[in-house]
Amino acid sequence: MTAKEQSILDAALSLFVSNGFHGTPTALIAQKAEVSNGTLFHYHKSKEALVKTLYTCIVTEYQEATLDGEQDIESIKEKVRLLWKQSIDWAFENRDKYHFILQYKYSTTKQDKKTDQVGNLKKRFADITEKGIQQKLIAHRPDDFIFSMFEANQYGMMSYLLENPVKYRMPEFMKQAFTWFWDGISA
Amino acid sequence: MTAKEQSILDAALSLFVSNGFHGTPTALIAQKAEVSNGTLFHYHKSKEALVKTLYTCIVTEYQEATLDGEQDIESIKEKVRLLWKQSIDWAFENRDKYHFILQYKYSTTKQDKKTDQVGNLKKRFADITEKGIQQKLIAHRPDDFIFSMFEANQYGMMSYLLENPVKYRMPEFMKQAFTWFWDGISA
DNA sequence: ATATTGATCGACTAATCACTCGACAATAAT
DNA sequence: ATTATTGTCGAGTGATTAGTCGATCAATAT
Repeated sequence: MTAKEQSILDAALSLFVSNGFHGTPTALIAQKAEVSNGTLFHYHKSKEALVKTLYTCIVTEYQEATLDGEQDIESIKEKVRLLWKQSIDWAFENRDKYHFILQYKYSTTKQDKKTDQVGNLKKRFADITEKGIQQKLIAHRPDDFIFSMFEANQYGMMSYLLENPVKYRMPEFMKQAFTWFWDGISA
Repeated sequence: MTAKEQSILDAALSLFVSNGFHGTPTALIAQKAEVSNGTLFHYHKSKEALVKTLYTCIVTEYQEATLDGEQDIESIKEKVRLLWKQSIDWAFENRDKYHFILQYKYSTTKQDKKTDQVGNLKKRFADITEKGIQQKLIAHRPDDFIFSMFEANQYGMMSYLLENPVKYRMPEFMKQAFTWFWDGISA
């Protein structure tokens, strides 16, 4: 990806988060990215395509950050702890991107088959969950229910942490928060 | 509220949920509401104002539905159960409205001091939580953290139930889901 | 009866915006 | 050296749209 290409995505993210998709003219994105109007459309065939590309990039980054290093861990509980921690860390350190994901999720662009980009994380999580259930560590529940609760927990944690950022730096608080989550899904 | 006024709000909700705020021209709202363009602006001084009014109406309805009858119950646990159930029931039965709330929450209309309409429910919930903590029923945690977890749980439940609507009609599943939530916040 | 008020209409406008296009530059391929 | 390809520009355009305006109409008050 060229520097200009990246610069367009950066500008778009920042403007989308503060003004919304439709509140952000492509001309403004180009301007902020220090690129001409035409260049923007050289890289993205439409505004819609730009939004989608941005979403895909961000979700991919999120999933990689969340899954990073999971393979190196044996214990199911520690795997879950890692995913839980990393998903919150990423969202906390990349608020704009996290905000954008939610914004996109609940936006509705005409007849858009929101490609379920979350598939990868969901799949790996399901594997872990299943193994956990076999080992009688995790309660016997549908994979996707547990995954919903995982996402919900991140959602709630973020909503709280953004109001009380200081708590993020309190290991005891964070540790306890995970314990709650784990107790919730464990057998 | 006159019939036309209501009709405008209904049309707006339906169109917003399927096309987004900015994807919905005011002219289309007026058309669907079977009202002239001028009439729409007679009732709402701007599109922005219309969106805000709609949001306020919906959040108020949500809170009233969720809080309904809470005063008549003594037990803290049963109060929480009622709120938990009613908040999910309402969201499940009013998907468009629930979707709109999230859509609005993560939309960003320029320099908009998102008036924290949730205040009422949050306040009553905090009262209950506090009493629960005193009675050693609920774990000793900040009010707003528990409330975040309450909202997060609803978020997760909805995300799961919308994919698996049949589960909503299984009392055992729903009962267990509440138990999970309660175990999570109880002492 | 008359006046006042508010509801309703829909054509109109001024502005905005997504996207195009043709030109030019830089780089790569032959 | 010549051609092809790709990147870059920004002025221009056609379509869209939020919001206005002046005109009726209905209802109520005086």
